[in-house]
Amino acid sequence: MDKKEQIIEVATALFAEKGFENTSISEVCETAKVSKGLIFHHFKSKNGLLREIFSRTTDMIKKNNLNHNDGNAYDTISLLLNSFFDQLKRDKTFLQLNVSVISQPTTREIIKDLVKERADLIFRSTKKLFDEIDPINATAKSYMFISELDGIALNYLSIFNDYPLEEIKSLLIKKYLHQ
Amino acid sequence: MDKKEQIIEVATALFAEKGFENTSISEVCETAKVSKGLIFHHFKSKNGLLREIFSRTTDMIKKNNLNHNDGNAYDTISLLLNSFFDQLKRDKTFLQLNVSVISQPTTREIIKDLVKERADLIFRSTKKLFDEIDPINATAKSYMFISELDGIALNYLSIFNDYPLEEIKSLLIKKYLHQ
Amino acid sequence: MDKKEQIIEVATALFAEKGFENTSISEVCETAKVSKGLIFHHFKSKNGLLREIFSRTTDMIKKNNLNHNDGNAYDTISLLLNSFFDQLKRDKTFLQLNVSVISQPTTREIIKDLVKERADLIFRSTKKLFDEIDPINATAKSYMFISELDGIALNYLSIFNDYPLEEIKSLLIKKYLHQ
Amino acid sequence: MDKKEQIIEVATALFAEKGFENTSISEVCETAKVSKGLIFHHFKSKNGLLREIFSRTTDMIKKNNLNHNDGNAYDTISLLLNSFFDQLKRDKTFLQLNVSVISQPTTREIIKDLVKERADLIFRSTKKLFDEIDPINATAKSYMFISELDGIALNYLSIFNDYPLEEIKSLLIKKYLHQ
DNA sequence: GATGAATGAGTATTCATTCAT
DNA sequence: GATGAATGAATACTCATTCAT
Repeated sequence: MDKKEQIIEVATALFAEKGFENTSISEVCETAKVSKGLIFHHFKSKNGLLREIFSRTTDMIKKNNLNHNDGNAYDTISLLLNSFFDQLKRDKTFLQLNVSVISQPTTREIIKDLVKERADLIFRSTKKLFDEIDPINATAKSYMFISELDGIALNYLSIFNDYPLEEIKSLLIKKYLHQ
Repeated sequence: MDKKEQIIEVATALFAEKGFENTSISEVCETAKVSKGLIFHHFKSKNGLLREIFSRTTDMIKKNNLNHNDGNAYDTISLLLNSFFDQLKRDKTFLQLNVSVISQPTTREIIKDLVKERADLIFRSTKKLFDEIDPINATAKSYMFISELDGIALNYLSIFNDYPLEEIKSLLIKKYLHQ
Repeated sequence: MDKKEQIIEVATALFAEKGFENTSISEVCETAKVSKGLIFHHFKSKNGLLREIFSRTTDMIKKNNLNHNDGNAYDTISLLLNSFFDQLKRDKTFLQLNVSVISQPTTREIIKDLVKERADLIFRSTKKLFDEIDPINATAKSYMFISELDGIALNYLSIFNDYPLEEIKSLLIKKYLHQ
Repeated sequence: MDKKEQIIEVATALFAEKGFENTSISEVCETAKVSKGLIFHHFKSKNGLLREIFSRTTDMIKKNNLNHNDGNAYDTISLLLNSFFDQLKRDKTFLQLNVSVISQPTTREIIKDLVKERADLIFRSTKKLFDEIDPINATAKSYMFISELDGIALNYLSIFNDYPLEEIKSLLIKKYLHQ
């Protein structure tokens, strides 16, 4: 019954489904069954709501994907790849929201600093893994690894209807785990 | 002096810079110095204008990137990689337009069929190359190759401010040309 | 000071005077001294506003014309004819609005169901009167009675400049009350 | 292949179906397969086109309904009633166009003079009939007769879905021919 | 915290009309 | 007679935001 959480939940779903720019505050209100005023009371502006959602997603990424500190690098990469491909199949629209918000100039501007924060976070924890495996070229390899995952997500979610996710996963596992 | 071309040129620039949804027809008119009516006379709707622009970009891709039929597969990949990284540095906002239009649900819906057409085109010509090199797993490898390029573009254009493009290029060249 | 009522009042007057299709929302706003948004906040669309107005008119007809349950049929018809001809002289433009809205295909479509509801209402209460007088052919006679009144309204309001309303009224009284 | 006639034919059908205000010149052009310029070449304006159509309808009424000069008054009324009810069933949308154009303030203004001309014409030829039958009250009776027919048309075309046209016709025949 | 009436600038789109060819 | 590119004013409608309650 926490109305603030309810707003965030509904807004996330709607932004994901229809895009940020094409979801009106009115629609969020009707779906979440709250008044217009309340949204501005809690988030100050529509942009504020987006920022809150984006921040929370970063928090979730932290919790889910970057906490595998215990095992060695190979085990961690293995876990990471598995959770990545799992989420890809599970949270399609939600991930699409992240891509679209980041790639569109206007929305990107709104969350600029949050994007940088998240990107740094992801880069650093990836770099740690590759440093452990082989310090030579670890920076470029880390960027390459992140790019590969993002590219896979983009192609799977927005471009191809028959993207062979399983085969791609095998390819990646072979590449990073069976050298 | 062809006003239709002028509209397309201006609209492409504005859509790229500010995003499709955040560019108003009025703005296109003022910049292109034509009347509002003329846009609808030529393109029927704002969506129609986007479709025309997207189509033309596909045509350009055809002409520029997929015409290297003469040499062997390795030469072609080499040319392709070079032209890809060149364009990435040159046409930043323009490529960003393509990513954002494809990844946002609303705009994606408008050009759904054109995305599929372009994706098929790119996949087929990539697959031809990989088939020539090694028919085993050529399909998955093709998808992987395309995903890598798209991921690089996405990371370079929208996520990292200090993306090491040259090192990534070297990595790719090593991977695909010096096996 | 109730702005919603104010909008309805102004819109009714303007629609009557210039026709629904030729009255712009802007004009209604300026005249009623409210913002554009408020009309859509209250009525959802220009069509919604028309429907509200049409509905209210039906309510008014109910109250004014169909409440003569007490006397016998002849008394009721007498009252009804008197109030009909009175209103015809008093509310010219307002009645014209009703005729024009009903007879034009586009506006008619908007209020289709409300027209049927009103027509049924008027028919049933007319039929009750004619049934009381003489059940033979009461249905056809009721339709004829209604048609006569509507035809008189149409001719008086929109066709003839010198329509002899008083003589017509005498003719009707003679026909229906002095048989 | 006379393009002017083709325009008139198409415009009449479209105006009847969708109303004058809701039919755009563009639509007339596309349907009639002529250019925009040609309509303005022939009719000077959209209003001019409406006037031409209205005029021609008056001409048609003259030819069809008012030429029964030969028989006596009763025969003429009989013919007139028959042709009226026939047309009512045949040319529904076309007659609706006439009612809607006359009853809506804006369109009425455009053809004001033509409406008067037609109304006078119809009144005079009706009056001639009633004068022949009984000069007392012939004026009011003529207006009443015209009002009855118009009211029947209005109710049949725009108000009731189950208007009993045949019974109404019988009622009228009994009233005017079997006194 | 919570409501919803009210605003006003902004949006895509329509449309009668003109005019050079 | 005939075309269709071009105009610009007008239209219904949207929407983030404010504010009194």
